[in-house]
Parts: sequence; C-alpha cells; structure tokens
Amino acid sequence: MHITARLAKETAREYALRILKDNIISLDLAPGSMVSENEISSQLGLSRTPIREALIELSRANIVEIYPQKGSRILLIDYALVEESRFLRLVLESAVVKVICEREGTLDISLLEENLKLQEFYLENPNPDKLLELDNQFHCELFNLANKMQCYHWMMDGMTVHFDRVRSMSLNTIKDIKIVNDHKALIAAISERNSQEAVSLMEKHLSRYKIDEQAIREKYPQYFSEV
Amino acid sequence: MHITARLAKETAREYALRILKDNIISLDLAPGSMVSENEISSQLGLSRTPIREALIELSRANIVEIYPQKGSRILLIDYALVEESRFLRLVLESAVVKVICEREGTLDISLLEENLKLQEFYLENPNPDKLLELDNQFHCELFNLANKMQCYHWMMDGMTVHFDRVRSMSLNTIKDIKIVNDHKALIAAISERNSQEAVSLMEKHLSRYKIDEQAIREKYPQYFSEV
DNA sequence: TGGAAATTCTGTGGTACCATACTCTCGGTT
DNA sequence: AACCGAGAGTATGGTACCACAGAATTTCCA
Repeated sequence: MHITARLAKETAREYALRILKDNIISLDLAPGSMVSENEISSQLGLSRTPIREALIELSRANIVEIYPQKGSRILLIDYALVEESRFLRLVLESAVVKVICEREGTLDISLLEENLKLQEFYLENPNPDKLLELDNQFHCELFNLANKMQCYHWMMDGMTVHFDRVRSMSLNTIKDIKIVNDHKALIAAISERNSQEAVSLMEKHLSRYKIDEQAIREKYPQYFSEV
Repeated sequence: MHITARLAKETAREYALRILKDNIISLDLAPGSMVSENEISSQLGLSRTPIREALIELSRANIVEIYPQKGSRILLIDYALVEESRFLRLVLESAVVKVICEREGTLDISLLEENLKLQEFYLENPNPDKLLELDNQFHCELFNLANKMQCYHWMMDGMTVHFDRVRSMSLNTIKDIKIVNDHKALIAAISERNSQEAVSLMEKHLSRYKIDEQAIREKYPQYFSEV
C-alpha cells in the first residue's frame, strides 16, 4: 500500500479514507483482495476505529464489503455498477448543464476556462493523474455554477471511486485528448447558452468512459466480477 | 426522544441510526437542537461508538452537523437543500420512468398495482405514516423496474430524511389524495409505455412536495434557517 | 489412516477510558 | 464596574481492550 503523509487539520478518519481511496483507485489495493483493519491501522500508525469508520463509509458506496467477524474485501469491479453510476452522472450532469444554460443573469465561467488551460498544459506535458484531478474539478465546477453543490457531494463523493478505478486501468493518452476537447466544446456551448447543444455534448462526453470495457476486461480479467 | 425496541439482527449502529432518523423525521429531535452522544447512548443503552458512527452518517447527508469538541446539532431545515434534493429526485426519477417505458421485453407492474391498492385502502382508513411508507416503497419499486436499485440507495438513503421531515410538518390529508391519484395515473402511463406522459406525470407529481413551503414556514418559523 | 470434535487463531462489533479542545464561570486586578 | 485569565466542566476524537463469531488447525478416537 502506498502511504503519504497526513495533512494538517486532517482527522485520522479523513486521512484513512483518503489513503484507502487513493490505493483503491491506483489498484494498489487490488479488487477482490482482503484487507484487515489491524494491518491498515498499523501501517498508518492509527488505531482501528478511524480505519473501521473509513471502511464503513466505503462499504456504503459499494467499494468495500464488510463481512462481520470475517474480514473486509475490496470489491471486484461490477460493471453493472459502473454503468449505473455512469447513468446517474449522465442524467444529473445533463440536467446541470441545462440549468446553467437557462440560468438568468451573468455567468462567470472563468474557473472553467482556467481549468481548461491547465488541462491543455498537462496534455502537452503528460501527467495522467493531474488530468484526472482536473477532470473531476471541471465537473465539480459545473455543479457549482448550477448551484447544485449539494447534489455533487451527495452522489459524486461516493461514486467517483468507481469511475476513477476503471479509468486508471485504461491507457488514457488518446482518450485524454478527446476529453479535453469535449470540455472545450462544452464551455463554448455554455457561454452561448446553447442548452440543447451542451446537453448533447455532455452525453457524448460521458459516453467516452464506456468504450474501454472490453479492452480492460481482457487485460485484468481477475478484477471483474461475473455477470 | 421516542425509542422503540431493537430489532433482531440489527447492529447497534443500525439501531441508533434508525431511532435517530425516526425522531428527526417526527421532529421529536427538533431542528436546531443540540444532541449529545452521551445522552443518546445512555437513552439507548449503548456505548458512544455506535451513536457516533450514526451521527457521522447523518452529517454526511447534512441532517446533522458535528462541531468537533463542541457538540452535534440537528440542522435547521434549509429549504435550498430540500429544493436540491427535489431537483435530484425529479431529474433521476424522470429518467427512471423513461427507462422503464422504453425497456424491451415484458414488464411486471404487479407490485406497483398491489402497492396502489394498499394506498387506496389507507386513504379510506386514514393512516398517514403508512401512506408515507407506501409512497417511498412505490418509488423504490420504480427504480427496481428500471434496474437502477443502486442509484436508489446511493441517493435516497441519505435524502429521504430531508423530504420526510418536511412532509411530516404539513397537513397531508388533501395532498395524500392527489399523490395516490398521481401514482395511479403513472401506472397507467407506464403500462401503455407512454414515456412522454409518464415523465410529465412524474414532474407534476414531485412538484406537489413544493407547494407547502410558505404554510410550513409560518407554522414552524423556528425550524427554518435563514435565506 | 480418515474423520469428527475441540481448540486456537483471527477478524469485526462494541465498551470503557484517555486526550484534547472549547466554553463558561468565577475571582482578582486595574 | 469592566476586563482578563485560570480552572472546572463537558464535548467529541482517538486508543486500548474485551466479546463474540467464524475459519483453520490440531488432536484424539475408531
């Protein structure tokens, strides 16, 4: 497991959650593998309670399953679940860009543009992790512009892990280019308040996350659950 | 606080969460009031840990706020939040009925019809609590028919409390009639696979939860946060 | 040698207690 | 009389330990 230092003002529980999420996304905690509260707690230099609470939260998002008195397992990738989370994102984010386009008053899209510039930079100076982070920030800012931050937190907090884990399995050089272009087109549509175009761009954009299923399945068959 | 017996097979944490939710919805734990882990734990005959974990979960859903080293508070009703949860439901459930209508193959709506019959029964023999429960079950079954149960759990688990708390403040005799009729019309549209009609019915249906804001605000001004 | 019972081991669920930080009160000083 | 600071009180955050259940291993008997 890859462990980074604890941040200032971060509670033990938040720290444990962050480290666990990072390692699940990076596949250092492999799908299907068992994890032990004791082992993690000694690795992080904490007691079991913060670990336990982090695992409870992950189990609510169906990332981890806790078998009482037996142990906890990093769940295999259930593609039906990934698809459901994509469905939820698609539906919700489409509605969000619609709200943005139809909102009255001025619209400050400078944060989106700034984010886009950084994406273009990390495309030329390749850094997939940064791109992933910027991608998530981009979508977060959309929710913010629509005044729907609570929706973002209610869902995305628990859901992005499913997404990011799959994404980190795919070779992403080619796709990243398309994603950045999608974002660019989306900003254009939003600034023109073209609601219909923006929604259709969002649908196309989020569908990109789907295509790799077959390739990933063949590359990491042991990480997928049946069905 | 109103306390019922602990169910079989229910962990202490689940028990604490259930009791807390029930009391928040029924307003026995008043919006704005402070709660103490110690007090609750002695009332429920548990130690602090399960209570603490239940409060952490409620704080994730913005029902409770935990002030470290100070205490925990049942949050006032933030109508912007209620509206956001309505937005989320609206967007998602509209998409869900669309999926149902456009699904291929046969469609087993017997559970919906059965649920509707019970709703009609409890309308004639008034029982608001039962109606609320049936209402939630009805919507849950819609997600089930669309094969989107995970979406249901991701959101609704944390969100319905916001809804139910507001709903329990409104006099609901008149509204219940309309709601049951809405459900009836929705079943009809679904069985005819009339996607457009079903979505528009769902929009009208969920908008009913909005109308009472002014009345409730006047009746319980101290339960609302500003803005 | 094979198999079942008993025991040990290991895991989470929950309890009791300590650490730490914030609040409020009370007393002394100016 | 007003204000500041020390200390008690009380809240959650975290630790250490016990309770209990399930799995694996060992032991004992046929």
